[in-house]
Formats: sequence, structure tokens, C-alpha cells
Amino acid sequence: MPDLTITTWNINSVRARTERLLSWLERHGPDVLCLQELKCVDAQFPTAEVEALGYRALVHGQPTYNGVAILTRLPFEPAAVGLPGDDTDVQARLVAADVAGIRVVSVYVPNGKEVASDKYAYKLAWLARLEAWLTSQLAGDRPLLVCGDWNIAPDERDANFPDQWAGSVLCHEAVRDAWQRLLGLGLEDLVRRHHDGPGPFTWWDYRALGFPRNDGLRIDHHLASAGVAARCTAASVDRDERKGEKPSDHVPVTVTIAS
DNA sequence: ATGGTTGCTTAGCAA
Repeated sequence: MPDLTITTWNINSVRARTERLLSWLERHGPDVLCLQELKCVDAQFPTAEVEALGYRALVHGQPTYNGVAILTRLPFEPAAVGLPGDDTDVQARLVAADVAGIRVVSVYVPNGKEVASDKYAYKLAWLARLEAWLTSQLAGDRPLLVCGDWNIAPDERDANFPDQWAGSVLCHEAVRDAWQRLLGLGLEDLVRRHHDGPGPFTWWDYRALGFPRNDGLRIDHHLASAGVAARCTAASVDRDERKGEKPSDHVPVTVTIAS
């Protein structure tokens, strides 16, 4: 069986960037593509267009905000739609599917806006719920890959200008502690397995000319259980996808998992 | 310099 390639990409509106999505799939053709920030409901997702390229989509959308999906050319079974643990939470930020013997999870962690805000409290509570759910998912040594937009730059190497971002919701101590607790579950940062840094960066703010100044951060990640991590032979960031007409502010991040 | 840009939805929010 050939190697498995899995990509995560915050596309920042799948309707605004359908052509970019299809073009990227045609050129790169990963086995699995996890998307975040669809900004649409399920019925608005370009299902027919991705099916024409041989993919099937598991979509968890909502109006206007958030929204996550998993696209794959391989057989799959849905494993979760929404993050369990709070029935009052309507934000579409997690979807999971079993593909090629791995439970693949697409996550869109809340941004948090400002440290002194309700949104940051929600971010920390969401991460605590995620930790609890992932703990349950790891039971029985299940192979697990959790990828997405984490809105966390885990350490100093993960910002090109770390002093500028110190104390922000992307770099604050509490989210970095939450990240360390996830590593403590036995999950491994697959990009860091292959790149020491600084970088590779995955997001540049539209504002203040973030990309031309290379004011980048590494906030899109793949976390894998030990057995999957041991099989990870490559990890790459598609920086070129930030160029050209109407790019997303995030770029695709791809890992290769050997059979 | 709490600036700047983008998307969804239409003036304001989220990022």
C-alpha cells in the first residue's frame, strides 16, 4: 500500500476560494484534506465539484462562521461531528473520520480575540474539552491524527517576530500550557519532527502587510499518536499558496505517513 | 500608531 498524505488547510471561506481549492487538489492530490473556516452551511459546500475530482466530503458547517470538513479519496467512516462535552455550544469546530486505519480529526480552535475577553475564556474551555475528548479517543492505542488551525504558536520558534506577538492570544502562556498538556497525552507535533525552526510559518495576517514583511506564525499543526508519528516520513508547508490572487491567510500543511 | 485587510452580510462582527 502506498504512503498516505494528509493535508490541513484553513481556507477562510470555501465559497470565496472554491477555484483555489480545486486547483490545489488537482495539483497536489492528497489522500485526505482537512479544511477549516468554511464559512458556510453544509448545503453551500462545493460537494459536486470536489466529487468530480474523486473526493468525498464529510462537512460540518454553520452559517457565516467556522465550519470544518474532511475530504478523502479513500473509503472512510464518520467518527464525530462536533466536539462533545457541551450541548449548548453551536460552533462547528471539529469533525472526525476513520481513514486507512487512522482516526483523522479536523479542528478549528477558537482564536480568542484578546486575553481579557470572553472569547479567550471560551478558547481555553474549548481546549480543555478537546483534551478530555482526545483522552477518550486515545484509549486502546487507537491511531490518531488531529490537525487543523490551532490558533496556538507553541513556542518562540513559531513566530518570526516573537516579541511582537508576546502575550497575544496566539502565544499566551495559558494556550501554550494547553498545548503542552496535549503533548503530555502522548501526541507528537509532526512538523517539529522534521523541522527545527524558526518556522515553518503557516499564517500571515492580511492586515499590516503581514506576508510581504514575513510576519508569519506557525499555528496550523498536525498532532499524532506515537504509532502514527513513528510512521511520519515527511512534513511540508506550502508557502507559495499564500501568493497570487485572493489567497487564504493560511497555507496548507501536509504530512506523509508510511504504510 | 489598537493601525492594517478580508469575508459574510449589509453596519458590524470575526479573524
